[in-house]
Amino acid sequence: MSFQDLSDAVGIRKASVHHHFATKNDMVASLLLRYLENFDSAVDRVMSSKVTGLNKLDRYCSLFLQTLQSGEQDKGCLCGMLMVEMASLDDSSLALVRQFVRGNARRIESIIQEGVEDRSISIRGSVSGTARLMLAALEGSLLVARCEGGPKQLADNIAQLLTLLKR
Amino acid sequence: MSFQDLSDAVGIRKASVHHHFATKNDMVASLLLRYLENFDSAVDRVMSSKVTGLNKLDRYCSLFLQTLQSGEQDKGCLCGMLMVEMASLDDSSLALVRQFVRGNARRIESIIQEGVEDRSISIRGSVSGTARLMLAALEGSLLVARCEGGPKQLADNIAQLLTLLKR
DNA sequence: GTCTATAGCGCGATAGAC
DNA sequence: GTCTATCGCGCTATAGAC
Repeated sequence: MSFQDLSDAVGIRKASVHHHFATKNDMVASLLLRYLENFDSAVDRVMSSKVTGLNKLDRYCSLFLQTLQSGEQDKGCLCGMLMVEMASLDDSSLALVRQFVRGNARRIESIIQEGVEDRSISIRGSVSGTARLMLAALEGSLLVARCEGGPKQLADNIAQLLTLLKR
Repeated sequence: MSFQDLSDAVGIRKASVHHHFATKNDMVASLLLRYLENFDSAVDRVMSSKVTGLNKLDRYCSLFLQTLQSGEQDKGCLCGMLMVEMASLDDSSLALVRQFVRGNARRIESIIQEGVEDRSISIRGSVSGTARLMLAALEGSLLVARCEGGPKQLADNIAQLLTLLKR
């Protein structure tokens, strides 16, 4: 994503984009902030639904599937993509990516905990370890599916992942 | 990775690099080819060891841990990194990345199958589905660990992953 | 096989008019 | 807030001498 890309997308000149985002990092950080807000509120909706923990986890996973299926071409998780370019990321953007990781790990943890309590989920090992693995598996599955297998592959991976946690 | 980077690394001028790799894609494809060869022979060594399937799987996972720990700074899986930049990859490089995915999925499948037969591994769902999830989880764990948690986090994720498959 | 030199491009960023 | 114009940089790639 370059200033030119955004310029083309919104129909104003490249230099005009700098009025809204002074530097590239401002642009990336703003994009990240919006991404995190949107994702967080989607997770909020999942977590406030009145279903079992396992079903919530399923819905949470579907957010990743929706990401891949939305837009005209294969879209990835913004944070997953930026993790690769970590070395060339500014501190503020890096902090937001880390916030995504920590925040989602914690929220998956809550969902799993719920599932353990309502007996829809049974885990091996710790709740937090399972949650962190879950997040990594989702990010990895999205990454791999984008280059081999597509949405169907991602859906299969999610189903397999949930199978491992089903009571 | 640019021609300049390689130039600096090997101590010849940037233009001279073009004598060895005519285009950028040649360079990336050659790098990929060598990476695949090295990784494949490392996997060969794992698969020919005389241990249980679960232990082989553990050793296979350690290859990813070694990747992260080798070199002076956090190194990722070359294929995992390139998956993000898929859109700007040439056909020949893309084919190699896909080959990595398919090949490793198949080899993990063999290991798991062995583990099922020697009763060191117990799976839920299909062997191939479990294998593909495993690969994605490893790629994702490496990706996430590089930006949050480091080698320890990756080791934890691997341990958790193996716990799910232990008999 | 390595070198100097340079072409050509896209990028991030700035200046200044409107 | 958008525009034109331009700077400076790093990149891929090529030409041609040694």
